[in-house]
Amino acid sequence: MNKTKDTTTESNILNAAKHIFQQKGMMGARMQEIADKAGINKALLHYYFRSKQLLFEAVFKKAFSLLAPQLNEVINDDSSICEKIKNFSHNYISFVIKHPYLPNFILQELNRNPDFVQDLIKEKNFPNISKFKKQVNDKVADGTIRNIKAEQLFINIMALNIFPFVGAPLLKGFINIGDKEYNQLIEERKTAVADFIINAIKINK
Amino acid sequence: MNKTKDTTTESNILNAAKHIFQQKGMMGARMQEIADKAGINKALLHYYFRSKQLLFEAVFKKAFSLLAPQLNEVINDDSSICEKIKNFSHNYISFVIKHPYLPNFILQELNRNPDFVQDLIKEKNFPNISKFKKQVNDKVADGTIRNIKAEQLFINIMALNIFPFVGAPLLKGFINIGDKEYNQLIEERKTAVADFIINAIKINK
DNA sequence: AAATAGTTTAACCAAATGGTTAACAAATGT
DNA sequence: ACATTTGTTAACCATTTGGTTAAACTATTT
Repeated sequence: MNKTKDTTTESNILNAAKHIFQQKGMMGARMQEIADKAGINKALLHYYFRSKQLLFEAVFKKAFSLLAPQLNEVINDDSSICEKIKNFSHNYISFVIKHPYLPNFILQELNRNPDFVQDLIKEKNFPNISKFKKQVNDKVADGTIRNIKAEQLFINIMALNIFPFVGAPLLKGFINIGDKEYNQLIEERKTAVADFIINAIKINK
Repeated sequence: MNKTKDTTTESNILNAAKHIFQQKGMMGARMQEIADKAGINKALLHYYFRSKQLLFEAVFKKAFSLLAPQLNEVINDDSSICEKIKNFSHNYISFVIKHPYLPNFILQELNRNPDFVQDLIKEKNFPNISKFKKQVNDKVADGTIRNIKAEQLFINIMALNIFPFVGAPLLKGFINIGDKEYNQLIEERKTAVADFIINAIKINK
């Protein structure tokens, strides 16, 4: 169990950069601020990662690679659709509670530069939903679940799991509650989301 | 029918600024670029709106005021919960198809500066969900709909309607489709979202 | 037509920013 | 011990950026 937390300069930089980039985005981040947070000279950033762009890409890909395999794993195992929905929702929400900036960071930067998705697709472990799609189509055909396009169901699953994090400030305002109460709502969603989805697709016998 | 499209300098600036800010965010936007897009000198931006911050706030509040009343209206009218969900989903998705950058812009900037929500709440027409909340609680109590917290249902409605826009680049990658097919999916969601939600909450008789 | 107020511009400025250089220190190999 | 590579820093540089100024141009008023 290697818990040495990596105190090398390079991982110091990556950690500092992760914080700053996730909080302020690529455009809002300042190299000096990252250097300060890492406790090093600004020139050293360029020594390890030639440019801001390259440092950003390193941070972004690392962040993305934390989320993507998780989705891939659940969506491509051999369990039933209901199990997949339950597992994914629980795992994902638990994970993102510990990394609350992650979804917003990724969505923001992909919106800023949508072409970057093409790069990501090439990486191994990029999620592929074809198995899930077939599974849904089969279950719709044999009448186990309601008639729904696999793509729409997939979008719904992602929306219900991810949006509460990226929309947090807005939702807190609308619902008129503070951080503590909102976190409680999120906690409940670990199971509530799957229940909601399953109710939506299952056929009433 | 006043369709004069407002060709005053001030609204020229606001329009140009809207495009640039929505595409690049507050930090990514450059005053020079906004001036160029508006076809004027950069100094004129400061003549009309003292600073970048103030210009940004003007754009942001205008953008927000396009979305908020819409939500408020539907959520606070006298129709049934199902009607509200149908109306809101259809109206919202139709509207955002015409302004696809809007949701991402607002979410991104609220995440960058969450305290700004407090400002927005003070504005009149800021959405208030208390009526919706009572309505849901009543229907749960009398057994018309499944047991669900009004807040969770509200989050789900928002998530299913908004996320497909802010998550578009990512979802296109996951589903592995192009813009055209994705827009088709969004189009279907004008009705599919409400169906999904209603199935999720209605009791099977 | 002269004065006044409002609008627009070119030129400028100070600060911030990403990036570079050259010197210095610490490890590493021989 | 010495040389060479690797890691680190202070000082510097060119460019960009938000913002200012003073002059010019254009209504509007008197």
